[in-house]
Amino acid sequence: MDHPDEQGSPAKQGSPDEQGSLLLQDQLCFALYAASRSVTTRYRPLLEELGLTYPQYLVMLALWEQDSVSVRELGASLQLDSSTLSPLLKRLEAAGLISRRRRPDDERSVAVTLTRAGTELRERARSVPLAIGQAMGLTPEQDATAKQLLRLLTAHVNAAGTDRPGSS
Amino acid sequence: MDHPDEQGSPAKQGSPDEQGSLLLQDQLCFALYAASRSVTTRYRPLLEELGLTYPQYLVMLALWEQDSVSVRELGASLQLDSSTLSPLLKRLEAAGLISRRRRPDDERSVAVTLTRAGTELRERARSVPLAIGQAMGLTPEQDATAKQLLRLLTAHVNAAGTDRPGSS
DNA sequence: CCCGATTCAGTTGTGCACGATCTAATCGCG
DNA sequence: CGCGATTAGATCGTGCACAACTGAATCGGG
Repeated sequence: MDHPDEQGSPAKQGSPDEQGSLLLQDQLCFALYAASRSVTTRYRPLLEELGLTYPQYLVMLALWEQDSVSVRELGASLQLDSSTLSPLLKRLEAAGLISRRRRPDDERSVAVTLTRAGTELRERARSVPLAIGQAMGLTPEQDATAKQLLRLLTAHVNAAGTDRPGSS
Repeated sequence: MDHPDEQGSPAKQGSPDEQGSLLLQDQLCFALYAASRSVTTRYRPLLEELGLTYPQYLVMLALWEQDSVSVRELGASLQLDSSTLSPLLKRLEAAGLISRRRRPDDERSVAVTLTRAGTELRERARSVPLAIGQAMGLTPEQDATAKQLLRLLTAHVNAAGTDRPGSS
């Protein structure tokens, strides 16, 4: 029976409170940064077969969930702003997966819509999450715990960064 | 707002339905990606006072831990390769924080060394991890759990990616 | 009806990431 | 000793991220 200890916990004695440490390996931020890059690298060959990059894949996930949304709504889902999304969407449009047109009722807004090819790509993408899940090798409980902690962390960090105006 | 089964399904084993889901919010990879960007964004204003970007800060952490290492060794610590580190180090050198010179005993290798300014910057950086730790708002237990899970995940993913299927 | 403020998407500039490729130095084996 | 293989670092091209800015469309108050 495997224990999640295979990386080994090399007895970090002497540092009960790592919060103020300047050691690279003590930093949660570095674990996060390294994990995120590892995962996107692992996705790369799978997504290459679909002609997508990793952020493009996330955009497609959002569109498969809800089609015909504005750039702004996409940005809210993915926590990205237009300066990242605009060129990305332009590439997806060039690839024939989406189309963009101004909303008749509000010309400021651009509706992002799946093309037939974009809709059909979903079937080919179905196997991707499972393959990644297996590569991650976490138990369902660990997976759920990780997601929960990451969401909690993100919520806290965003709340701290989005300094509430009006209350001091 | 209609958000489907987020944590409503108690059946975790037996039917890992979430593992094969294409819903954005079910994806651990997205939680990871969003958390990582949130954290670096939170770091930005703090590091700006030190004249560092987030990856530059990680390089400095590594150097404060062990000075005078090769580009390759830095890359091993940070899991970055020379195509990322070379320009980054060039900017740190231009900022006067490090110096680079070829090793006399092996002219292929470049020793990265802290300058006086680079060494002294450490004191100004001492308060950064604690400030971030507070913004993350995790208990020490949650922090430790998150680090453990992220390291485990990274190890698995890297092992799966490095895996050369020498089928014979 | 006009004008200032706001909203939305896009553009620009800087700095990562990373695959592919290059060059030079070093190693290894006959 | 010679020469192919390996290693270290740098360079190039593509594609994110994100701050700062532009410009058009819309809204709101007088």
